[in-house]
Amino acid sequence: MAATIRDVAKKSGLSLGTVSKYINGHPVKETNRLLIEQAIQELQYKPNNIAKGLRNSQTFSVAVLLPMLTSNFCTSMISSIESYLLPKGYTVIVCECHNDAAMELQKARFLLDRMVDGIILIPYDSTGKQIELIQNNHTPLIVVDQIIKDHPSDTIILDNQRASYEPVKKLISLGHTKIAIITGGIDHYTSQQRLNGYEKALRECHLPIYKHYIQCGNYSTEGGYEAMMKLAKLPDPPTAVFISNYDMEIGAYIAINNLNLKIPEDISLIGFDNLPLVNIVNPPLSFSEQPTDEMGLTAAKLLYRRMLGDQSDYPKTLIHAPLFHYTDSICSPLDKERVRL
Amino acid sequence: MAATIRDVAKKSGLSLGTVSKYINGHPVKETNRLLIEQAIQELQYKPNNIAKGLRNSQTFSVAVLLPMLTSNFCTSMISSIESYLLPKGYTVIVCECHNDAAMELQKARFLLDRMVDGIILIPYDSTGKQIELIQNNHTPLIVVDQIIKDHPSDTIILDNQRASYEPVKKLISLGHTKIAIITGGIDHYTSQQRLNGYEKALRECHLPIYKHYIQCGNYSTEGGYEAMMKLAKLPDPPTAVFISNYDMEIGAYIAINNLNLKIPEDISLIGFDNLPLVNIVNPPLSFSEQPTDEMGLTAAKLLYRRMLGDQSDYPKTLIHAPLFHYTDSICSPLDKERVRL
DNA sequence: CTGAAAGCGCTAACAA
DNA sequence: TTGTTAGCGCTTTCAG
Repeated sequence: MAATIRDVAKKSGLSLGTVSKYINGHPVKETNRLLIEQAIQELQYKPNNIAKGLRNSQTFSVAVLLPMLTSNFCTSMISSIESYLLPKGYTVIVCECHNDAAMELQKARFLLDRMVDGIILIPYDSTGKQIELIQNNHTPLIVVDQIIKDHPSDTIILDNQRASYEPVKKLISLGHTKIAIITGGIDHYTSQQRLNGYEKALRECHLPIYKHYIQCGNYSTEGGYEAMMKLAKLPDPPTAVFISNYDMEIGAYIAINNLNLKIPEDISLIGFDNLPLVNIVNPPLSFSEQPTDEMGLTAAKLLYRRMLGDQSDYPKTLIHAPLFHYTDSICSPLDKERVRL
Repeated sequence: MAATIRDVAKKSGLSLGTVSKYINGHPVKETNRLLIEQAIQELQYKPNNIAKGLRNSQTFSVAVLLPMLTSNFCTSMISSIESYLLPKGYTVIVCECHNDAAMELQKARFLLDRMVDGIILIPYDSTGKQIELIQNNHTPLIVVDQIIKDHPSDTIILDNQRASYEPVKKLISLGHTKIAIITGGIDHYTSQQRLNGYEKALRECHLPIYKHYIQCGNYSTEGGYEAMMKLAKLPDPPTAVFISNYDMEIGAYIAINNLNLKIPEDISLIGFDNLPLVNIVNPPLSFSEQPTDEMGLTAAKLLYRRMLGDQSDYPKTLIHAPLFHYTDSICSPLDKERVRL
């Protein structure tokens, strides 16, 4: 079938070893180099990765272990990792744990048995059992999206706190005092951080933090809808809302429409992530942007370095800055009074 | 490091070959079986897939080659394929061609060089070059979502024509005569089929087919928004619209809201796919449902059979039936007149 | 710089 | 049934 290194050796009149050396970048006499290159050309020789892997115990594959493929963050992550690593000869395996800690651990084990060369983990379980398992196996690991307590590792995250702190500050600077937040699950790392940023901003400005202005939308569209409904029906509804992810933002937007509220006159809105909805609606929505592609790329690059054996600065934590886009979806709450007069 | 089959042989006092046979399901004397099982247990032996692969030239990996990870159809596909194939020991590789035919071909070549055991293809290029390449290499292949002309292969598709035909019939039966459709790209297989179904339904009922009632939204949220805007601003706007995918449906829904039109009084709406939006809005939206999970599972099962060497009924085409959900997002156009009187 | 040879972990053909 | 042995395609000593 396919030509082997042996065929190349035969055709070029050299030995197996010499050809192998050439292929692996070791110096070879100029004339021989040409001979080998010609043979490879003629035979259409392609090195067999399986055999190579058996010798070097590597598989030229990396895995992305993640909670759910339905999340935009996860797919965007995979996409940039694949773009970077495939040209380097790596295959990207996707492994979904379906928001189940036991399955996450089991799949981590599976991947280690399959001897993947590296793992990029978007953790579900925050106790860090998966991390221990992988680290005990000495497989290069990059953790993305969360910091897992007591489990140091190379980590890529967003500055989640700033991602909400800045927008809330912005709302306050416009004169808002009744600012609500729609958060993800209370036990979720990013959700917590984004809530922290919200509270920090209010506290800094000596504004009270009201329980009823903090609604959990579980990072889902349905949850965002329900949360917005509750906020709007409060006796003293907020004049501005920050929403901690895109899915909830869609839900909240639909809720606002159904209630016939106007953005920004009735309610100022700042959401999360730069996805289709925010730009097509009128007015376009303000949002904090998580540079997911860049984060994926950073993760892939760091993993690549680790797989090559470069352990410098381990464990390294890279914190990406959010970007902010402010549009006519926010305005001073006074505007409304003016309109009414 | 990890125990090898050799260690198991030593520990159980048997030969390499015997242990190998046991592992591969060949008969072994009962007492020896116990010996081997115990040794495996004690040594925590796990077969090395790389070595196995080198012998059998297989990699225990399958690839999903697809246009874009941002499509819900694609991720849902991957998800069900992974669920079925991972427990069987296969790893699922994802490979994105970014809507680029040349890249699709190049990545197909990469996957073949990496000797994946099978490929599930959601085609981008409809000329079928990728298919030829893969078939010439004798790698098991399942094509999903499209039928590529002159390139017979195992194929899993939705009955796309029926997915639009039935809803349009339904609208006609309610009394609508001004029915529009928002389609994907004109050269796209599923888009074309769904358009066919629309036209067939109208034709059967002797209703005219108007060019201006057929708007292309390119399967994107933005496109759906624009298309709906155009339809609404027509001198004689449609009383009902069928939308051929979910992303465009979100866009169209936002457009309808921005125009202050009411569903279903001003416009009856039937969309596509069972995703969050359709159920949270008020009224919930009617839609054709593509059973993506089931299609993914069917694809994975068929691929598995092919990889095991079962070639029965090749090439097999499996056509999945759409499901229909009708809600209060549609009503008779007469209702509107009544309201106005 | 080159060639010969050993061996990565496993399977399969063959002989016993 | 079981054990022996020859490789799958490649890398890497080690002599030359």
